[in-house]
Amino acid sequence: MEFDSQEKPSISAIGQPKRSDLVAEEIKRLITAKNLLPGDKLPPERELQNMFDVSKSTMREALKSLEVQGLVKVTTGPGGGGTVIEVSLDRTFQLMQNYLFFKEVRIEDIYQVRKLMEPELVASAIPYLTEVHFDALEHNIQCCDPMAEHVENPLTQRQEEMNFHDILAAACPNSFLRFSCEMINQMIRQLTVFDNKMAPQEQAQFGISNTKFHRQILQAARERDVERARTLMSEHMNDCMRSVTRMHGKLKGRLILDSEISRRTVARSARRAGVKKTDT
Amino acid sequence: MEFDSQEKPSISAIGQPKRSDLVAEEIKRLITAKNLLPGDKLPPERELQNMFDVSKSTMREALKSLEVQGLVKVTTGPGGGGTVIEVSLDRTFQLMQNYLFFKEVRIEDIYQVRKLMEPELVASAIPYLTEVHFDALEHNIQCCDPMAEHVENPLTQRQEEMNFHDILAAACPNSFLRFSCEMINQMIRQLTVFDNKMAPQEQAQFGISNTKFHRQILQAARERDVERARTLMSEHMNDCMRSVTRMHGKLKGRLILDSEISRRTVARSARRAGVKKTDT
DNA sequence: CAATCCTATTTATCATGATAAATAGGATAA
DNA sequence: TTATCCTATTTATCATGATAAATAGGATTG
Repeated sequence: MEFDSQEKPSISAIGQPKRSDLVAEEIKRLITAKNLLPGDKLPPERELQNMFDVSKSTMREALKSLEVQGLVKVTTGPGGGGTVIEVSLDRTFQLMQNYLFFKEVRIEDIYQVRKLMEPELVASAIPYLTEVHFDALEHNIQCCDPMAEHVENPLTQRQEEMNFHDILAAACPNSFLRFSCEMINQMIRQLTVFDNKMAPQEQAQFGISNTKFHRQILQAARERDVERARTLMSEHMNDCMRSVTRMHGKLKGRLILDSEISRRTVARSARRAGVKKTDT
Repeated sequence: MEFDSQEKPSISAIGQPKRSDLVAEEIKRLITAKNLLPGDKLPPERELQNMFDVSKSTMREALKSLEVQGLVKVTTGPGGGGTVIEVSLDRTFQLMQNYLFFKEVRIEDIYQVRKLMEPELVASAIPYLTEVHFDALEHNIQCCDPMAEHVENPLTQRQEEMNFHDILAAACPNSFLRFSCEMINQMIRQLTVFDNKMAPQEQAQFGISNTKFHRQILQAARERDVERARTLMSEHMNDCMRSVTRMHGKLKGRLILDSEISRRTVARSARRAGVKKTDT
């Protein structure tokens, strides 16, 4: 049995990639090579099996991989099978949360970054704001106004306030800055739900202050006064940070589950108001 | 057959989640509920099948999902099966790239954000820099110095220069700021490889300028002069942006494949120098 | 003791096929 | 025409089992 040395165990000992992963990669290559766009269909399962010469189960795992990555949606029925879809922000957020799950992220940490981004965001968004945006912002402010009689759940109000920032983000021409801010907004929304330790009175105070800032920012935006908007946003962030630090919220501690992602009313309400992303 | 109305098609017509996804979620809940840490093992496949009362294939797809999300590693052999692992930065980066694949991200867009973050990063890192960091930074500068005789491939040099910033990031106590900067560094590294349209002469000029800035920043860091470091970094970023804008790099256009992620020599070289992350 | 071999465990992949469920599109009925 | 039903297509899930490959740990050997 000295022939054993003929084998190739040490070569693959580095840990060879799985067939299903290789196939998933191949399909990714196909997507880029054939320039498939969201909505375009992949061949049906059976064909893919033949195409890559793998068994049904391996093919299914490959498709599962693409599905989990948010790149492909699989449907049943005639004309079913894999369809290329645009990776959603929510899915990306969720996957990022998986990473941050193992880190110690405090709300102050997020705000240290947010303080840098939001002023820049509003500054770059202002030239692209239209009446539609102004209406949406105006409407949002009225929804959030704690002075109005419809005093809702303060947590709902906090959530709604974030929409103000998402509406602004939607108008930002820099897709990466927009993405970063949207991500942060979503994180804060999450924290607001799960880790809010504010006293009711503080909540009210916080709401009043936010509304005031939002009004001023909207005013500056209407006047296309970029620098004033930037300054106001900066103050707004500092103010938020002061209030919010008292929550001592930490993101750490739980994985975000798929079923919870629907919590995101933000983008929807902005879209309802007819707000479209400003794309370059 | 009027009993058909008894069925529940419209309820599930919203699109019911797949069994494998539900199982994957359940396992996530298990991980949080039982507070499983990286290294802890899941029960073997067979047991999981029984535990959730699903077939082998469904269970495999569930595990695949967790594997793709980077939360679980599956090994063969005795004591094999699923192991909880900490989601890696690379995996997260890759998943984020999937999102940005469908956006139009220009290198200028990234720099608009980077300009905000890096000065803050170096400022917050400085109090936590140790001799180990200084050595690593020093070593990195020498590696990159285009004045030295070992004139390497300019692209390799660009890549190596990014390590300077990763070393700084490693010392930042704010895990979210660190994460954001590491992400940006990785994106730039990627762009440097795939979209570099700089003339050799420009490359050289760029290298000299970078080295100069890095030296000055290191000097300021050694002297714990936070504000000077911040200013220098800001200038450095502006300088980079000017040079780099000429590349007209766009991130859009290709999905990042798993097999390409190994390109990340950065963290490794920092780790080699004994640099550990500054955790809160 | 150290190096090597053996073996039991466990996943990876393949093969095959059956039933259930979703659905697009055509056929049919009001 | 419109609403309903039917059917063929295609995935979802289950069931079962076989072979291959990796490997931890014990047994054997030098």
